Amino acid sequence: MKKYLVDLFSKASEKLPYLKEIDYVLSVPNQKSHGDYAINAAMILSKKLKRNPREIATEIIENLEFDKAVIEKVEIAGPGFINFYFTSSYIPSIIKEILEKNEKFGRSKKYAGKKAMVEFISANPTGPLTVGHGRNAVIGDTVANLLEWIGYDVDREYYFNNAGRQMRVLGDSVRLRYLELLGKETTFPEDYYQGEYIKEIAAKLINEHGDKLINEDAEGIFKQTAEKEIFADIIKTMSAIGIKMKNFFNEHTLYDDGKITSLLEEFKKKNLSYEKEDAIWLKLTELGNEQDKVIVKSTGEPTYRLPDIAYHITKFERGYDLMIDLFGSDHNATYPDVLAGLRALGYDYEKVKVLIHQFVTIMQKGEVVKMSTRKANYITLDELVEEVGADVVRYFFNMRSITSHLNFDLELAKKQSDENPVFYLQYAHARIASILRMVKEQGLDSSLEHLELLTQPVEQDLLKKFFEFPNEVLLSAENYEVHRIAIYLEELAALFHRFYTECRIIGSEKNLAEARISLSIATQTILRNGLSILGVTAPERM
RNA sequence: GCGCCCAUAGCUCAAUCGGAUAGAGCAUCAGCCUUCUAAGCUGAGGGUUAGUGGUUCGAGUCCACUUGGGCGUACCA
Repeated sequence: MKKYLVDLFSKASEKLPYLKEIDYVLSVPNQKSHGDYAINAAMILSKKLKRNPREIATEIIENLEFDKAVIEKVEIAGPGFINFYFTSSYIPSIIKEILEKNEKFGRSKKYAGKKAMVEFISANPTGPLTVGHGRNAVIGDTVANLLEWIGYDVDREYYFNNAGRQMRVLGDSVRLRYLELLGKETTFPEDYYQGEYIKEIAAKLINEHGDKLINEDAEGIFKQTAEKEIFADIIKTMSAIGIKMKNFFNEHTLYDDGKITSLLEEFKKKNLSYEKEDAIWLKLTELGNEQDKVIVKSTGEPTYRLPDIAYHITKFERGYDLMIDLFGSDHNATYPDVLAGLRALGYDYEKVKVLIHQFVTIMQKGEVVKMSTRKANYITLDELVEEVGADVVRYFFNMRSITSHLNFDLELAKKQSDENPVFYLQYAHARIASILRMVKEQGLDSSLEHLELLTQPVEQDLLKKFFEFPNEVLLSAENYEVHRIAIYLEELAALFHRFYTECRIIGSEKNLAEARISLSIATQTILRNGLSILGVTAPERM
């Protein structure tokens, strides 16, 4: 429907050039009495042309060459909206398109040939993934799915750092637990990693090596084993919620390749850095940021900024047209430095899109749980998946705008898992599957012959909803708004449940029954496609 | 202090780049299964969109200020 109108208007703009000069919006009115689609062009033009909007609207309508078999009526309403009403015989034609495209319905080729990378999770291997990482993981994977749906060739990448102070402390934490388990006298510092998993790794080392390691230092086998074990755990957790990375990028390789050194020299050569108090500073103030920042400490070790910039350069070198970085809000101060660095070196930093999602607040027994890997005060993503299942976890993190703080009451999530909206969607899908099994036994089949019989209000509402799906996918993907899909699917499922209650298939006249079967299949197809974007399963039975 | 994000029904959240009468779920109340899955459907109650001012045909949405919250503001990542 929308496409039909867009074509109509672009044709009309040949005769009315002023239509080309404005960004009008075609939208579905939230009031049924305002038609199937409305356009605000006349109101926008009114200011520009200094004419009465209703008068302009009349002129526009006179120049629209529409087919009476498609559009039933056009009217001017309110302050100057033009409302379009489609014919009830045109609307069901969407079913043919859905059945034909099947699992491809909703996909587009708008960005075909472009390469995108989504970098997400990127947690250093110092402990298990927490619920906080879960939000990042799910959103990142879904954004990647969405980009694939609009034509991008997408890579998923995990960036990590297995060097530095954090990791030294990790290794030493394991070492101390190891000694402790062997009955040695030790004191375990408060700011070391307190989690149980450290003890498990230490126990594993005792199993394999007995007490032969008591004189090893923290940086060796302790750190390496810790990293290996923790990563294995992280990958297991990711796969439990259906996430598969194409690539794990180790920060350390940037040093080995000499990329850090050459970047440092380039900054120097371009006079973008200077030395002060034995450290090297980047002239960020000259690049428009608040203050200069250290890129190499007085100890000679780079800060995270240098490798981060070098890392992004590798993304450019790998030829991505779009680079998504997904961070939690605790990183919101770091990315402007990286972007400024890239800009200074002449990279098209607008290809880098930084998404910041707000935190997940965990409520337990009515209190906020402060999450900290160091203090072992966290709920792991694994525990969450075990409690409520992967589908609920994926849906939960996908159903809300990333800018909103997420309030997660654990008790409530467990208790109400049966009432979670994800079941509402899955139930609609399973219900259709069940209907299809049933009608088959009755010897009925789907048919496109008499779609014009779908005239009930709820049938028409459902059909109109179908039209919106491709555009909804496009908008969600271009704006990185995963939650729009969830909301759309809930509305679609609600319409189907209403249809199910009001209209029967078995027992209806044959032509009508077969048209309704087609309607059901089309609904099921969109539900399945939408759920697959969100990474949620579409069950045949519940 | 400064920067980013947020404030919408009792609770958790929506609201199509500024659109027409602000919507869902949960919770509460009242109904609907001898025929395709009741994890469903129908109806009711519930709102000064935190506050004040501004911009315009039109503001939950944009701007300014105020209040209240989250995250930052490192020679940690």
